[in-house]
Amino acid sequence: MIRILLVDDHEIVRKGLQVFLNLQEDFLIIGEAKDGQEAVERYRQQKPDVVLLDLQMEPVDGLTALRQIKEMDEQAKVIVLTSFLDPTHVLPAVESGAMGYLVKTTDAQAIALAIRNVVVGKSMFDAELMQSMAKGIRERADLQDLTPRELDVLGLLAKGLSNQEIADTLVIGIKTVKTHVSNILAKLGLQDRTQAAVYAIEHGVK
Amino acid sequence: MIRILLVDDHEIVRKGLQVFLNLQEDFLIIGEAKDGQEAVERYRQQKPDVVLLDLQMEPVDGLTALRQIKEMDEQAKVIVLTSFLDPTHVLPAVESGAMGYLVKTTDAQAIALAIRNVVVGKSMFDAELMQSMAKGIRERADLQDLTPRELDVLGLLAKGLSNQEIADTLVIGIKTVKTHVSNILAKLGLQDRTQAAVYAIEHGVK
DNA sequence: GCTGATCTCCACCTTAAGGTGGAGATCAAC
DNA sequence: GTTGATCTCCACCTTAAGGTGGAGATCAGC
Repeated sequence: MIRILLVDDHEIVRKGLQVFLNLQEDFLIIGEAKDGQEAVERYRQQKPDVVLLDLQMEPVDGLTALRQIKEMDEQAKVIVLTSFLDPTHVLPAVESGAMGYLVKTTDAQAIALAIRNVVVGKSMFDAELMQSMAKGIRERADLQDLTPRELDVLGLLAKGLSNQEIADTLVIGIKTVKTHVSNILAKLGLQDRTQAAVYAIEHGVK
Repeated sequence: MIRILLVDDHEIVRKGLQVFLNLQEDFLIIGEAKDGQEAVERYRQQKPDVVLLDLQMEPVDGLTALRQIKEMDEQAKVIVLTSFLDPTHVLPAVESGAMGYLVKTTDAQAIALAIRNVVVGKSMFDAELMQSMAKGIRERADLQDLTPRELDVLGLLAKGLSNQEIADTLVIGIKTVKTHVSNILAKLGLQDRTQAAVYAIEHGVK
């Protein structure tokens, strides 16, 4: 039997998964959790074979839970099951050790298949996902060209601050800020700060 | 019997709702749909008493479906059941005639209650929702101060276009664009175009 | 010790942005 | 027919933004 832990903040989704997965003879739902903290506790207590994990939860989100579970048990097999297909959400999850990543529109058969694969050590990633990944990695590469300080500046810029305000916030000179902004624009291949702000928001720079 | 149509692009969610709602003796699920177009067709064929409608769907979204259903049947009783709590999604739904608006974290009992209320003509809105509405209406008011043309300009501005590029796109003079931008900033109480871009993105201006 | 990356700051310059204060045209509403 | 809103355009001005081409300091890695 494959022992499964369900983690999702929507009761409806948990019940839906229950019904579906229980139809499989070799699956056993051993627990449910409705946020990240609960998920980590249940994992510790019950050591499931697989965790189906949503990302968007309150107060502790799925990514945090994933990292804590992995810290506790290097071998933990976690499948992320979420609505977000964008690289901003996918990449951190994969980097944190998710063995699978499925979107919620996936049908039940595919979810069952993913669970069986992950249990025997094979990763399972959504097909659509792979397409968006190529683009995502490329865009991500641009962001990684930025130095920590440039990311600071970009984050403030994306909140609508002027160069002077950024300088005051970071306690540096406005000339320095201008240098950083120029470098950011050059590295990202953008023309002005408005484009940089749009870029930053779309890529989740904080 | 209360005859119900379920509309959600997630098979899991539909099954979860099925299980839950079927436990209620006076409920009957008469159909499912996985996008807006299907929803409208099923509504036409089956005339359910209540529609439980998700917003985020491909290719035809829930809002479009809601409007088409309302056009077809003024008396249609539709409950929006979604993950989005922000005014950007809520207000258009309410304006389009949704009789209820629930977030997916709502437990099954509350959903059942909402369905019963809506059937007899009482609106049901999420409690959390009401709190965010006050703020939402205020922010929305700002956006509604903008003329259609100003919204055009704001949308392009939020894509990172310069005044000259906006002028070329709209086939007007750059002076005119500057006038519009100045008016936008004044109406929204912002200092510069970068803040306007951030504002536009956060408020879903397209 | 040297090299490369990073962070800081500077001067000089050009240009885009934005404020102020207009004006004419259109069009719907009263 | 007048009024108000909207869209269009203009001149004039100030300032913020951004490019170019520097420079010194620090620090990690070889």
